Amino acid sequence: MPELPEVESLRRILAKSAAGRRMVSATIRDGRLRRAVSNDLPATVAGRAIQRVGRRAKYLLIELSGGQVMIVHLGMSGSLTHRRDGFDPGALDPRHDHVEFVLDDGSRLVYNDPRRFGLMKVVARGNLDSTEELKGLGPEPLDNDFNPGYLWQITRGRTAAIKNVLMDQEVVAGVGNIYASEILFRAQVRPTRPARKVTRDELSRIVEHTVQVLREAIGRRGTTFRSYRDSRGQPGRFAERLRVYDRTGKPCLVCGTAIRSVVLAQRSSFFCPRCQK
DNA sequence: AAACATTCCTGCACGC
DNA sequence: TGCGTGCAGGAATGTT
Repeated sequence: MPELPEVESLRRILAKSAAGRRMVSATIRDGRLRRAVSNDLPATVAGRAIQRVGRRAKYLLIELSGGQVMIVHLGMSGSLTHRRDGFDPGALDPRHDHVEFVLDDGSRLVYNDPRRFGLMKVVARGNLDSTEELKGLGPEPLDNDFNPGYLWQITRGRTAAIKNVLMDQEVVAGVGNIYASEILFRAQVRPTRPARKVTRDELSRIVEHTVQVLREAIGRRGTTFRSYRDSRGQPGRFAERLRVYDRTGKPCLVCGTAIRSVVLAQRSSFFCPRCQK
């Protein structure tokens, strides 16, 4: 899924395969994403070189020559694939190839998004941090400023379930539904616990396992739950490492107790009633 | 056919 | 009262 590990995997692949290339042209086939893709986008990016590929939270940042940055968000179901002759789009439906960029070596960068919850826009590099999508984001979970002291301070006085707080992009940027369940299982904290009641020790474990889970997921190029594909068209291999997500009724891999599910903020959440307090 | 990986917006409740 | 914040719910949409 397009949570942080998926976007980071995409960033790493594109940093190798697309950085240094020049965009020859861009075509918008269907620009009706969460917000419509600007009709100016093709003209803005045409002729510019891809200098670097960055990431902030779940946003991919394609840095272009001329001081422009193209921001790409994959929403629920988006993918960006780098295709050359012989590329097999696999499970991707060509009907949802909405935007296409042709690079100077003849390869193509194709944005595919069946549900069209994604986002694609170009901003000046100097305005990046103050742009609408990025300005309110909390610290990166893999940076040092996401630490137990910070999380302690943030959670005091908050009555919402700890899982919802962990998924709040203003608290920490990039943890989505699947990884939140996995992190809390490893930290042995129930997703339903009011954030203010989570102890210092538990918050330390949550930070520790956030880093561990995200690192491991990045190493396996993300999780494929249904249809996610990386930029080479391959599914992510973290799915086989999931310990609670989508395992309702199945035995806990630690203690054998049946995994339970509960809906929090309209998102399905999974936990072991014995291992998680 | 009910569920769903994403974010954004609204409106209510509460506290100062 | 008025303001800010926290929180829940709903919406956007197409696929399986």
